[in-house]
Amino acid sequence: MLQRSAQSGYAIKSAANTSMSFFWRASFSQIYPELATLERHGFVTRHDDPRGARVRSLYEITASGEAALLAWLRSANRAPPQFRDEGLLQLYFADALAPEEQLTLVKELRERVSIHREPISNGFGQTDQGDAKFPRILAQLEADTTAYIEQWFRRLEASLEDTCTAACSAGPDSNQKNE
Amino acid sequence: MLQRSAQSGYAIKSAANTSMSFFWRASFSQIYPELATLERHGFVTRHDDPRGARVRSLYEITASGEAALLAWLRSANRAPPQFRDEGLLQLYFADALAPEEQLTLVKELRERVSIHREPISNGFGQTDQGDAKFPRILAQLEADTTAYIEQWFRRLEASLEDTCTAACSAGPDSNQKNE
DNA sequence: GAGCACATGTAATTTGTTACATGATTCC
DNA sequence: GGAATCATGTAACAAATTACATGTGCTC
Repeated sequence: MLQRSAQSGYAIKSAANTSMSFFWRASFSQIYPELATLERHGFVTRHDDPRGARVRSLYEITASGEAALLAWLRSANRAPPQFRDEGLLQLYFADALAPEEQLTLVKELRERVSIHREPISNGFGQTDQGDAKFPRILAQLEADTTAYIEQWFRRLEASLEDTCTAACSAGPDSNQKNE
Repeated sequence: MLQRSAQSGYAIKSAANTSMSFFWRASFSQIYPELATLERHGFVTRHDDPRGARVRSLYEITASGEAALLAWLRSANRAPPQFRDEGLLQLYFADALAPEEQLTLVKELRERVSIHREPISNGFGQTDQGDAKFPRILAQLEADTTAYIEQWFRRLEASLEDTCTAACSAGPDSNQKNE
């Protein structure tokens, strides 16, 4: 993120809260120690840039930091994606619930997805919005998958409302597969 | 899981490895201590059920355990879903790469999704497969979303291959939104 | 002058992974 | 006989969250 513009730890956290939160999260207690570590390793430099009496540290990426960033971008040694969702875990065991309660759960999970579909900002200033292409692509991926899942849940809801005759137990989307 | 059938810690891990891995993961070092804790709290009972000389502990859910399970299934106090994907994080910063490298990354990420689309088993025995409806629904959700994301990446790949003229920078799916 | 956003960190705790250990059974 | 699967745990480590602490600047 420092490669795009020099920033404070607070600004990094703000960006992580908004544009990146779909696929990566970070807290202050991760960011500040990490910036200190990066500085020790020479990947970033820090200098004071107070706003009035309020202290502020601006960090900038170094040449060695840029090299490390590019090496990471090119490496295929990624950690496998992790997805963890207590709501889906509940749904997995929803056979133990009465049909009305099952429907309530599905409705709640669907609404939760809609709430997640808020206006997306890219976490950088207006000036950076134009030249960075991939943050916008990722925002689109989030919007599209979220919309898809919402529709999926809508169909599941409808199929559960039909008190489930013989054919409807395999999930709502099985009849419109793309192959 | 014990509510569906009495099981060993190992069997729970096997199920978690397959059918549930899309939205929840657990390791032996979480499962075994947790079973002990549940037993201390009276939610499950343990009895020895060796296979030959090989020791095995079978756990069964108690009435109090069933009550706790139902209370959890009905509670809306779920932890917010967490998604963490180093691949998407790389893509987010892919503006720093050359166009050919960007395309390579997108290809790798798309292929990774396909690999994930393996035949799905529900993690329970054949006998339980029939009566449990929601595990099948969740498996369908996984298959459908995975297929959707794969197609999304395919379109992104195509749009990046077109050397990106003016209009193609907002993501490949923006022209077929559902609203 | 109240409330919110900006700003920075540490400490404690919780959670999760990886490595370490061991051994029996079953199937090819 | 060898490999894969079944089976159970502990210890060490790594990662992440939550709580704790503090204070300024800006806007309504």
